[in-house]
Amino acid sequence: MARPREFDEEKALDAAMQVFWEKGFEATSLSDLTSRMGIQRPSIYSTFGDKKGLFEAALRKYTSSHAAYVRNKLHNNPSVKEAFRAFFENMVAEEYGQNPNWGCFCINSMVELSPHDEKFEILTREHQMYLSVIFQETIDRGLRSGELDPAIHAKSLAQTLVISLIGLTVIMKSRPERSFVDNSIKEILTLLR
Amino acid sequence: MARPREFDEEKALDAAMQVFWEKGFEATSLSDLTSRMGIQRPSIYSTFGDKKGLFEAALRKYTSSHAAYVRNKLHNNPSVKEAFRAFFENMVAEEYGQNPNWGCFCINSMVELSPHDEKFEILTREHQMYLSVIFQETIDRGLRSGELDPAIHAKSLAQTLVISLIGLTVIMKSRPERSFVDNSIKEILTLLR
DNA sequence: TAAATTACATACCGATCAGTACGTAATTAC
DNA sequence: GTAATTACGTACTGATCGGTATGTAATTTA
Repeated sequence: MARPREFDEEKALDAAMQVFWEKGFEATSLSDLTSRMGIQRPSIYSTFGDKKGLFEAALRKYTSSHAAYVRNKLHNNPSVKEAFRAFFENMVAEEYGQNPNWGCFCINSMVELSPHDEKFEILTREHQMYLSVIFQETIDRGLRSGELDPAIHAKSLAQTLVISLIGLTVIMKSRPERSFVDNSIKEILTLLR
Repeated sequence: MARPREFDEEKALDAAMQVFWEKGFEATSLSDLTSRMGIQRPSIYSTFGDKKGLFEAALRKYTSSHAAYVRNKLHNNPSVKEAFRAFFENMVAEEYGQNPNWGCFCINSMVELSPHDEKFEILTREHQMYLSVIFQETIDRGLRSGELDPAIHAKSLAQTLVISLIGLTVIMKSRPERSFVDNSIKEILTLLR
């Protein structure tokens, strides 16, 4: 390596992730990216390939950190029911708070790109599958400890909770009355009987 | 009116709806639209305003026909449990069939546009609210007939089913194993006890 | 110090974007 | 028949798109 990079690759990727997360792939221009990443066009292309390569790198960064966040949230609570309740309620509170975020980057990408690009179909699918595994591990823990009804089918329930998570995340983009999502969460949590 | 239109406005709008449904707003170009609608650029602008106006007209056409479809599906089945089961299973079967469609145009728009455009935030929200009313009416029917457990809270359950519908529709964009959605539907339908 | 290598910034590329000016064709009103 | 009005097709606009050629600065190797 001759001349060293002057910019922090991780910081630049993080900035790109935020832009793509907020605006999506198509609506984000190279000018948006250069200004927010603080680097010039050729630096993007030499480091990340092309626009789609940068998007993929940003999405991978998101999914790995999101998975770690979810795993942590669920594992660090001794009560399984309480863990899921806190997880869902916290998600809603953040979205209805003063600094609403942009939903889930992976879900946005699933809707925008997966039907048209197999690479993203696989990438987004695998993240959802991974989330369902985390959910299932948590449910299994509740079954072993006796907190949950042994009649529960851990895998099916975990998959259902992933689908509920997606549904909640998406409908909040239209900002329905908060009671709508609150009611639904209560209803969904009854499955953790 | 002097010279009459040579093209069928409804047919043209229908074609526009299909393109937007398939590709989304940003990824659809005016050239895509003119070629699929079979008319020239100035005809689009004189009839529908601009690109976003055409998109809005297409989305409104979609939501009204989709609402009618859902209402019909649920009202025409004497059994409420069976109506919802058939509704969800049919949706999955269509998506996994030989001619997969493009999910739900309204959900796509909710993800792509609602966070950035209040007009579409309202439009998509109202459609989801309308769906939840249709669901609730159906559940109420089951409560009156005695088919459903009187302990059911119709409104909350209806809202939960809307969220499940959204989650199922979105996750199918990543084409998970069919068992994933099949398991979830079984689990969700247990709420209709 | 010289050669090789990598990074940087500027300035550009052809292509395509959404949107429109304009001339001509068709129809109505009188 | 003539004027007015609306629709259509062509061809164009300036702006922006994603991507790159090129020249120069910085660093390593020898």
